[in-house]
Amino acid sequence: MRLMVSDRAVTRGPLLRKLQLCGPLQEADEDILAGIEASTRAVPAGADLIREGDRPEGMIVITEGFACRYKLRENGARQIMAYLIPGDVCDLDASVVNRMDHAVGTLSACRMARVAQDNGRDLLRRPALTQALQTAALVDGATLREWLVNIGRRSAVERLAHLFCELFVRLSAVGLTSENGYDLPITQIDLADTTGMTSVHVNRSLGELKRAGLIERRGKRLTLRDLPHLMEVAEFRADYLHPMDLALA
Amino acid sequence: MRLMVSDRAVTRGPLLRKLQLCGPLQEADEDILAGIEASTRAVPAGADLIREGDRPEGMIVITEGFACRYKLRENGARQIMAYLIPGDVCDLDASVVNRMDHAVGTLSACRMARVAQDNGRDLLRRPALTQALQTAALVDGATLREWLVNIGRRSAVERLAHLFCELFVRLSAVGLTSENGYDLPITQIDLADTTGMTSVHVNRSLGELKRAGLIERRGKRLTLRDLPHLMEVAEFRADYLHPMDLALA
DNA sequence: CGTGACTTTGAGCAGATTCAAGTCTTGTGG
DNA sequence: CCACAAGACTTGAATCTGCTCAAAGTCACG
Repeated sequence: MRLMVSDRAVTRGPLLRKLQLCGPLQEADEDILAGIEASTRAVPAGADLIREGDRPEGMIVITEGFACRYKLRENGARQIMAYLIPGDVCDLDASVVNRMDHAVGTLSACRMARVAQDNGRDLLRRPALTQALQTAALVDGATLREWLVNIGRRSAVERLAHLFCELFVRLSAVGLTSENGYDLPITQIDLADTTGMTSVHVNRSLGELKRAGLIERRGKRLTLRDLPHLMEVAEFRADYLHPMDLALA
Repeated sequence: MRLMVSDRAVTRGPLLRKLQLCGPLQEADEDILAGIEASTRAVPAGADLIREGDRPEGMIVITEGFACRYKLRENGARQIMAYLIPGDVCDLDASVVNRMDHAVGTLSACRMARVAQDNGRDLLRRPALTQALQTAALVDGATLREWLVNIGRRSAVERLAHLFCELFVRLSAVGLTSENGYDLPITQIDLADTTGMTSVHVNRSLGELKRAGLIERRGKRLTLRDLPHLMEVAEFRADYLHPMDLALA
């Protein structure tokens, strides 16, 4: 029995980990989630999962890699509006939405599971799951608001610092950080389209953070050399990311 | 009978008007909404309705004036994250949220109704109302995403143009526009905190729009002198604001 | 080991900010 | 109904942050 629990813990995927933080689940709920994560498919980097104007079908769960919500302007400029990282659920609203006002695409190679419309409805028939998903959506909304502040009222360096802090917290929640760092499998162009800057300026600002001894990047690995100081620079307060703090249990 | 219907139409307030656009309501639903709007109280400009960190109680409906969601940085910089205009409902999530991650305050003198927690739950017991409120929340989310694009990827002039187009559509929906214009009872400082700029730069950019013959402002009244051209400048597509388009009926 | 995508760096420029002063509005009390 | 005060708007000049354009360097992958 002990072993089984331990076994469960070891193999639990990001979706399960994340939703457990969003509310208390029953064992049956957890089995459902584990089932969803069991069958994933690979998607290459730079692929669109949903295009603007589509009618979404069912719900998508990311289990590996980075995806994003984004919009394009006519001149080709892109604004990324959210990162979808392992454990994140996309388009829970599928059942209500007629037409996507934005696209969803991968930033790196990903693994994902699709939950068909009907199975999705089954999920929503389980109160604890519904509650957890709703809480997760609440956190997504709070994150979007924080991004608006980030772009609207912070300097280039501060924006990057804030983003890196946010990702550290989010990735920690699903066990994807180690030793003050994590894999950030995206380009400086992606960072630019996230923070409303140019890739050139992202490059210089990253240089500043590096020279200040706050971060280090080798390959895809990002190390936060001085997290407390980085958080101070970014004026980062993690409250908005904590489901149990934000939402009632 | 005809007269009654007409009477109903004449006196219907912004809340009712807005939610009717968000989904088909029964007569009983409409009576409930009309009841909510019947007793409002006045709030002066610059007052906080909800403070960051508060546990929200019930739900707020704006019936007159402009309010907003906002956050402050430690240095005093403010970022406005949403406008609440007549008919808008604030903190529908009240029943789930433990702690507000942002504040809500008035930009102009307002009239508003508060719906207590319990009465709010009564609302949610009516499926058509729940559905309409959910659709309204969906539009709010889409609007927030559009604002991120606005600040992240549009120039100063484009940002203002886009905001003015958005407000024209939203105010039209509740009958608050006339002759290509509307009352915009907020300061250039508020516009700056909305668009991520300085009030000085807002002033100069407004001048540009005025010189281009696109807008005119006298007192609180804003006139859109050439809406088609303004929409073109802003690359404005109203899709994201149309509930019936965005959400399934 | 070559090719394409990404990163890095430089130089010049443009958009936006800051600071500051002056003007206009608006609301209030006398 | 006027005068005043406070806040909001306008404008100029100097500065700075971030952008554009361009070229060279690096890395990963076939």
